[in-house]
Amino acid sequence: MDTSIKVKFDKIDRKILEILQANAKITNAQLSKDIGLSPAPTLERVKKLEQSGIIKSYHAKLDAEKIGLGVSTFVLVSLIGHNKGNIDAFMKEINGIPEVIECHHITGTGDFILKIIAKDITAYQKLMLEKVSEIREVDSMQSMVILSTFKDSKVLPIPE
Amino acid sequence: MDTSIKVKFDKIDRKILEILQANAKITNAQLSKDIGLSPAPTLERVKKLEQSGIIKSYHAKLDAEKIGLGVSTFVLVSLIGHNKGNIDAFMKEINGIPEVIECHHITGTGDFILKIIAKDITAYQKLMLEKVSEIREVDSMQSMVILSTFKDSKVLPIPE
DNA sequence: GAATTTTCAAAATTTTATGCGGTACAAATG
DNA sequence: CATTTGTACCGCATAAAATTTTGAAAATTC
Repeated sequence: MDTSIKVKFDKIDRKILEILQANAKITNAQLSKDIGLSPAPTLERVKKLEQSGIIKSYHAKLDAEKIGLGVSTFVLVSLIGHNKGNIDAFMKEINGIPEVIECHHITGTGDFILKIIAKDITAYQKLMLEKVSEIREVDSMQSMVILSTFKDSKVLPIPE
Repeated sequence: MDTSIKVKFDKIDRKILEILQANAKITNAQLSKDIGLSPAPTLERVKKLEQSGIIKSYHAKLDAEKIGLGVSTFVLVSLIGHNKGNIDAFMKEINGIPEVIECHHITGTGDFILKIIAKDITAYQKLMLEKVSEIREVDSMQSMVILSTFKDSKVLPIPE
């Protein structure tokens, strides 16, 4: 299974991708002006980028504070075993917890790093005690509370 | 300065936010059906959510592999000093590196955690040696390479 | 309980997306 | 070297969607 299917795209496509990453709500007319094409071929290119899977989806970014989410953390998690069964079981549990918004398998001392978001410290503690540490496969955890976020870019640096 | 400006929103607004986080490209007509209102008040609510800053922006999510970005990492960074001047200088440098897509100030042993994305290990190494570790304020760094990502949700769990 | 404000729906208008020839250019072929 | 073939583009026509307007209903306030 090749998960790194490279799809060809040129300079114009790259520009489209940069613009849509930064602002998905731009109209096709404006986008076409920005890249120097007429609307028809512009739209065609966007559709192709969507169909090829280069563009996976479109999302609204919310202000976490304003919707009452005051606590964000990274959590390093070690599992009791590293076999596939354990990892699958862990993943399944994690997928059921909406407060865990990211879960990555990583190298190094910990096995996984999670990004978690909660209302406040109380809610976070409750979540950790009652949900995360209850997962059978979890051995140890180490929390890093985010004090402030200086950069949270939704724009990936597209290589040449 | 109050960074946690709470803005009122009801159950319908919450539903709108959930839908737009998962799929920003939904038409207003479809959104209005999903939430059980007619198009006009639906659009009005969305505009209000945008103006109040609850919805900050809209972004296209790309497939990192397909655009040739094969290596993602988290990096724990310790600074040589923790005074404001140092932190500001560090932030300024970080903002100029597009491969650093996230930068958070955190509690714990490290001072900062970065999320970095690069073409491959070679490009990553070059980036770290020539850009990140060259920043004067950086003391030590610890990289955690992402082997695979199991969850990367763009939907925040909105509290009651 | 009357007045005010807010929320909503329906219809009209404006804006935007989309599909359709037709053309120019480039690479491949005879 | 001419011809073919294919691709990418443009401009226009049409369809779809967003947005505004108007006025009614519901909730809130006094």
